Amino acid sequence: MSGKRSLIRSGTTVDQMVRAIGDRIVTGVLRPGEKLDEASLAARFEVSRTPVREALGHLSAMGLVERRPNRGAIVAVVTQDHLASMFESMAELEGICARFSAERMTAGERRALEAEHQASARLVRLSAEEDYEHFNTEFHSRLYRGAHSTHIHELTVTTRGRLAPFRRAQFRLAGRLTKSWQEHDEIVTAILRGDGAAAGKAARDHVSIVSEASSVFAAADCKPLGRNVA
Amino acid sequence: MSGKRSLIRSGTTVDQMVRAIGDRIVTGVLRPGEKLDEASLAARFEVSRTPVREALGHLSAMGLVERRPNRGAIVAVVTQDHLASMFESMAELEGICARFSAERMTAGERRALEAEHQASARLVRLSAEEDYEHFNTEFHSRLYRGAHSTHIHELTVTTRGRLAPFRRAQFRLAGRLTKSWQEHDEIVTAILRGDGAAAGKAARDHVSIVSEASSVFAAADCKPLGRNVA
DNA sequence: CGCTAAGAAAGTGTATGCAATCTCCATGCC
DNA sequence: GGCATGGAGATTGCATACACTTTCTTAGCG
Repeated sequence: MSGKRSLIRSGTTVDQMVRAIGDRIVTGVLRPGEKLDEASLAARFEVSRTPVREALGHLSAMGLVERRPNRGAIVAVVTQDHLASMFESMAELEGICARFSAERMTAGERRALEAEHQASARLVRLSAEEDYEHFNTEFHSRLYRGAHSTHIHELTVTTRGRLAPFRRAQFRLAGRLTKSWQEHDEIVTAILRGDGAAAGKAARDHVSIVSEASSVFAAADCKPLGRNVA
Repeated sequence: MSGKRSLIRSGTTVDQMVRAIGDRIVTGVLRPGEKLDEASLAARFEVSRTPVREALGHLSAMGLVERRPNRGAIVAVVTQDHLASMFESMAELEGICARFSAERMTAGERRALEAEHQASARLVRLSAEEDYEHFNTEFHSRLYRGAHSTHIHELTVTTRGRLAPFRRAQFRLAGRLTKSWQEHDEIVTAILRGDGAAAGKAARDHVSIVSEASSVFAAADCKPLGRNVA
């Protein structure tokens, strides 16, 4: 799109760069290991190198790109091991959030969680994948907030964001919605019981299953990913 | 430029700025909420605004400063709640690392952990606080590495770094060394037994205790944070 | 023919200048 | 007298220019 950049307007130029480059990375337009030339990117988006540099800094902090001093930046190479490690962390973090939620959620939060969860059963029956995905995000967010721990919340949201590119295929799997709901149900039940240990375990298992599905996808998707890194 | 900056040499200018400004924040020279003027900082360190800006970006990603678009940066305000939340996260993360270590450490890693731990007993007897602090860092690093999970390792190291400013006083407390060693001993024993649950609990408790000591200090230190340090 | 080394090209890191935005204060109006 | 509005100063955001580092090429030597 060689058009002027008023089309992408919103926020500062740096934010636009972060989103633009970040999107290209997570969608696979820019492949792992690919060199990110500041001048080229600047020309590509019709801005100067300054905001590009800053954006690369942000992306580096987000773990999407790697920066070597004086040697430029490349799209972060996520090995199968590291990906597994991230899912593992995610499972643990979700487990912690669920456990804390079971112990700390207010009555109102519990009510809302239960209500939303029950409402989502309808989406499952309708196989409304889009809507369920949206609900799913909100469901997990409730768990993160319910933990009443700002830092755990941060860690979890960040990790979840970093995993986003590798989750997009999970709902393609047949029967995923029903299974997901059942797992949610187990978590909710445990939380309402105030059983932290059970909630934690259920949440960990929930992520683990998603992880397996996604890993398969990632493996199939990443392999042909060109000549690994040259 | 007047004076040459070969005096501060080491790494890139940005890294120096990150360290310099970061140090001033964690040592209290720059107080929470204080405005961080780019021009002033640049003048203060005799560099241009560019590396200062980039450094502020890094520090923002590290959570040490907050940045408002077009409105400058301020030293991050860490509330007592958020601090507690960070320690809580740290306890959980350490717990996970210890649990995984118990389950995954290689024979060599276990040997090394045990050996170093036993060696550190000498430092306790000598009350060699400096040396023990150094060993302590290494001890925990072993646990993080022993978890064999790169992302957990990352999360843990990052969180530990963010907490660093609030831990400095912990060893001033009398008898802290002996207590620390005993807690380490419990963790090591559990790991060598391969008892993940026990190792995790011991590690969580270990951090919790440090947390209480540090929180007390933080509370006492932050309030009157007048012009000490200057 | 292979290896070392010097130089050129490319690219990152830093400095400076300009434009846009925000803050604050003063002036005018209600 | 209080509040809104406009403008000047200050500060951030972006662009451009320069310096230093790395790397690839090529010429010279063993």
